[in-house]
Amino acid sequence: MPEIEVIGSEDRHLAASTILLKSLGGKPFDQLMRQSFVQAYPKGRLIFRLGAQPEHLHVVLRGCVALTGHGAGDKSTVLEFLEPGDSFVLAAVVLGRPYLLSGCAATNTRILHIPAERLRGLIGANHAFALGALDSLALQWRQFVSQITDLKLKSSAQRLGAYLLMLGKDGEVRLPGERQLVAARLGMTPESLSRAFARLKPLGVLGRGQSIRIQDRGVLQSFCDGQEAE
Amino acid sequence: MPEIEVIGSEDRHLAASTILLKSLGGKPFDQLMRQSFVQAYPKGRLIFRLGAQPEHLHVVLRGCVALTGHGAGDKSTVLEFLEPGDSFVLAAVVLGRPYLLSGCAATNTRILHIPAERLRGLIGANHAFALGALDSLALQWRQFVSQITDLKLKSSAQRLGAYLLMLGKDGEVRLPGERQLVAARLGMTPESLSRAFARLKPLGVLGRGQSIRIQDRGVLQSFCDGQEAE
DNA sequence: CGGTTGTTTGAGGACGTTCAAGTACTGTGG
DNA sequence: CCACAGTACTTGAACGTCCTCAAACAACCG
Repeated sequence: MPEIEVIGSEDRHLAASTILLKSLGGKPFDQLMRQSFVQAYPKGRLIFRLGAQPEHLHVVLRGCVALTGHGAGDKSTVLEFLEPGDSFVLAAVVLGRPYLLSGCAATNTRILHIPAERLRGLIGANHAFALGALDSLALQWRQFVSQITDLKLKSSAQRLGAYLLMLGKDGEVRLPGERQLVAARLGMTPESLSRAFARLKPLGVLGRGQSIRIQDRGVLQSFCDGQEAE
Repeated sequence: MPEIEVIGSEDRHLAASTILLKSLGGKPFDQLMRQSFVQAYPKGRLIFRLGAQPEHLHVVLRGCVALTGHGAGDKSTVLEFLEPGDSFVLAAVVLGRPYLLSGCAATNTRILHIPAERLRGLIGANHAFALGALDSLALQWRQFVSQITDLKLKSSAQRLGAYLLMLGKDGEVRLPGERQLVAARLGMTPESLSRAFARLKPLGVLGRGQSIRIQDRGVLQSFCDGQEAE
């Protein structure tokens, strides 16, 4: 079982800089932290399960979490990776409805757990905080919009390219998780992801494992947006 | 050009019952309505364009609007249909960022236009209203989650079935728009949609044109969730 | 009534999956 | 440090689903 840990000062700093929580002043923030706790999950461990009633809002402090959806049979997929500073299941907490997704540790992680009841109360009581929640949700909303249009309109290689461009600050990109999980995030099998990487190699997408290098963003961009240049 | 119309009492009632606006008290609501206007768009007319800065928040009063995304070349798709009572582009208005989507009248429509500036101000000033906006966005967030999992995990026929089940109160379902648009919403071509309907016919999905009848929801449900029963 | 548009049906092909095998990692215990 | 097992990733071949293209059919609107 994952152990419960104390909230370190590093944790506090990260949490305080979150889109969601930074709108909260010093005092209510401190109070909320006193009611919260940190838990570590090893890679692969389930954090919360689809269908369950939300008891906590989660904030990633370290590592990476995969939001996973389930379908027919034992099939499952990844909706999004969450990195340090991201909060999740906000929609379920706000509405007080069961999760539509599961959360799974994509790497070893430290997760901040904020009691859902407290959080709902705070949203109702603190206007600034409600606005923070609104921003946080609106940003995720837009991410999903991009993902849906990519799924419907782009080929597998184009989706991969667009995803790498989204991740990368400059030329150097780090995949958030293992390739199977990235494949699921992009709506394809690991085999197809491998072939998509192969098709992108001539366009200057190099590297192995988790770290990828994009030689020319412009070339890749035009491949993903425009016609498929051979 | 679409003509500007007065806000009738019927319009007011519908707007007041919206998830977004019902949290607004009588007085601020009246004031907001005085600053808003109604515009009619004929079928096919563009309501707002991707990339533009949001000037209004829209609420569907009559007819149906398709949120459309654009991709490589001249390709485009439908993210969601919006029916009377639905508001849209809330995320763009909240964040003050350009639209990620276009809006297109799927039928003849009447749309309420609320100035974005006013609305942003109201969200900042009125706590209850901010909560309404949060709920509205959280609901759409969950819709998108379902759509993404369906796109990644279900076959075309299963997606159609799940969509029909989502639309339908009881046995009788009305498609929100023409079949090409429904096909785009489901992430397939009109030809594939036609074939998907053909594959669902043995399962008790009957009807022509816009109105569909589902004989047995249970049968259809198990087809969409579980293994593909022939 | 003809013209336009939307829907269906058919044949062929492309993309992605599945299944299977082979290769490269990662971590563990000797 | 190396051998080894277990896992992840790649590569290949066959298959299936969905798309594309083309034509026939139906519906709508002047």
